[in-house]
Amino acid sequence: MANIREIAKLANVSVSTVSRVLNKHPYVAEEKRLAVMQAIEKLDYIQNINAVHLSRGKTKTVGVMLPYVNHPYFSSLLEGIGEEALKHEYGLHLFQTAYDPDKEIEALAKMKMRMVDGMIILSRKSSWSKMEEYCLSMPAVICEKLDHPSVSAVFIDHYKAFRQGLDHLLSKGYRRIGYCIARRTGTNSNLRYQAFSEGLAEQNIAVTEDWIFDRCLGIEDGERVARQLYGMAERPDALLVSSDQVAAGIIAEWSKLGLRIPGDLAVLSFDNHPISRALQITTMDLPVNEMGKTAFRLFLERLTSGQVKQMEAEAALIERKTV
Amino acid sequence: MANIREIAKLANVSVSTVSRVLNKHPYVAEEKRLAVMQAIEKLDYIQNINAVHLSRGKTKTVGVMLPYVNHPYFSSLLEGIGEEALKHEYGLHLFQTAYDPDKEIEALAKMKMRMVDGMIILSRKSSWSKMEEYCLSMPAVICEKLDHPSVSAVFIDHYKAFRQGLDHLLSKGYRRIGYCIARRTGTNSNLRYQAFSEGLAEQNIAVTEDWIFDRCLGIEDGERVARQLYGMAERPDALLVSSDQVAAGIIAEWSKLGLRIPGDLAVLSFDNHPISRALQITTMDLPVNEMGKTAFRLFLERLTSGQVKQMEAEAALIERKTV
DNA sequence: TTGTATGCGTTATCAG
DNA sequence: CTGATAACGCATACAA
Repeated sequence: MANIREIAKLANVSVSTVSRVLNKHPYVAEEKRLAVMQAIEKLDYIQNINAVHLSRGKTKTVGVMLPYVNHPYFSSLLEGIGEEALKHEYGLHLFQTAYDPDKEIEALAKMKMRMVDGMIILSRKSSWSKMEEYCLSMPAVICEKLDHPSVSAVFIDHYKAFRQGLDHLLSKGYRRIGYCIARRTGTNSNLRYQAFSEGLAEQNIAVTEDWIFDRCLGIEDGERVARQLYGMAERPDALLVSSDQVAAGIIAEWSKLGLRIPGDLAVLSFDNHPISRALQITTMDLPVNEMGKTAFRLFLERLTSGQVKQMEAEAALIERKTV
Repeated sequence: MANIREIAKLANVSVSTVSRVLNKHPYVAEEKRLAVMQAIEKLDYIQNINAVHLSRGKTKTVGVMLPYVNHPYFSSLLEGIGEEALKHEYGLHLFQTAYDPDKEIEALAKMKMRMVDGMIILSRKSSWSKMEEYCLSMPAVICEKLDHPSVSAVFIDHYKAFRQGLDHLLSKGYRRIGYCIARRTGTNSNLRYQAFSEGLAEQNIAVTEDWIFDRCLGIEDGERVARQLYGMAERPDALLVSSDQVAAGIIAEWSKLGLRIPGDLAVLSFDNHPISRALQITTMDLPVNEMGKTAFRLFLERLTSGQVKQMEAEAALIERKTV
């Protein structure tokens, strides 16, 4: 494997000159540039990027920490980040954690070894206190409402969004309301519970804990919920569902059971992914791809100008046929 | 930023000793090991992974080239690769290309700079002749039926799978058959066309080019196809659809138009993603997550023992209600 | 079991 | 415009 020194020798110039043509510096004689190019060609020279990283002290790479990639919410976010990163000639290093706190910390530790120039955290399970030291060691962007003076964030206000969904159900006359969510814990989950209970309280309605379903991630979880619901003596008349996928599962299974939507059960979900339009699901639009792009831009801004920003992305109700 | 030398000085040992404890070598006195650990603690030392990469000549990272991540087929594949990579303590560097040949070549070039120890190619647009030199420069795995003596592969035999789907439609009496596919070109697309035309030829049925729809990737494309179909004077009575997502879009739109499945149109798709079960779509199961895991294992095997393997993954018909 | 010296392949500074 | 040389931070062969 030829290196810069051999190129220099063959081209009869110094290594600095070779480095200069490699990096397209100005001020190098056309004649020498050509000689270098020829030597590169002749020796099949390929730059060793690891040496560049070491020498420069940066990698032009951003690390992305996320639980799963096989989920429309995360893959849309990731797609947005990827598009923007590519545009700015940044690489993408993936850290998939499956919400395992140990893996999360391992990922953060790897990144701290200068493997990346900064990080974007899509979702997490670990407590912020355990993560903080890592997030402060480099530019960090997080996709949740985290109010920290040196961590940028782009987020949906899930209190507001959930409340908006709930209020829509209430305005349509539904009173026996439950919801489906991915996890019990986590910033966003807490916010949603709060929105839910406060919204009901204002109407003097008590929360029915049995109508709160967790571990709802994909279509199959929706199917499970529908069957659970079916077996209940006291059923809700409406459900907020934190993901279109889950809503699709509920609706599919529900109609197999011979029940009607929204007659027997109204469903309002979140994401506005294509599946919700296909199935005519009333949903809250979440601009996820755009959030991904914003996340990358925030990272870049933080890296180059040091600026920290918190940006809220707006959710919007899309009325269709399930409420 | 403390480095190994400062640690050595503070701990009163040599840099080699520090390196040894860092790498958990045997044969280092417990006493010195402790001294080193303390120094590390005291100076907040973090290893610089880029220096390690340069020195070792490898990165414990695999590069994954793919067009999109926001698509169940690719994200499942990616998820499988990620799980297996994590298990073997390998990192994952993503190269998203959007099927742009220039970006594909750029990605391959980056990888060749020793950014990764090997690559896994999920799908591509570039011709093999343009990619070959890169794929031979390091262990490479490709997810298609590519018969090359030094490139490992894991693939569905799309000729066989498509043919199996087609034969099922034929056996059920359908004769006016069309299909939906992502792209016109590419190894897999060609294989499918071949399976399609040969399968029909055996029954003395001519191919109707108007019933072949390309650029079908997501639900929205399925909706588009359904509307196109609706406006046709001569309609097919059955459709092979290369992705469950697209099938879901077709079925959703089709029923909005007041037509029946399979009465007015039979649909047989591919993937067996959760959406197909929810909508009771007859589909060919493709073990995509498992293929991802296999892809990583093949990469590792190639890296450590030099072995090249071609592995076929089997598709299987899942009969439900749309045929 | 430990230390010395050298290599890994670039970039960057500074003098010319 | 060009070249010599010192970083960058770590791993490792070899000697002790």
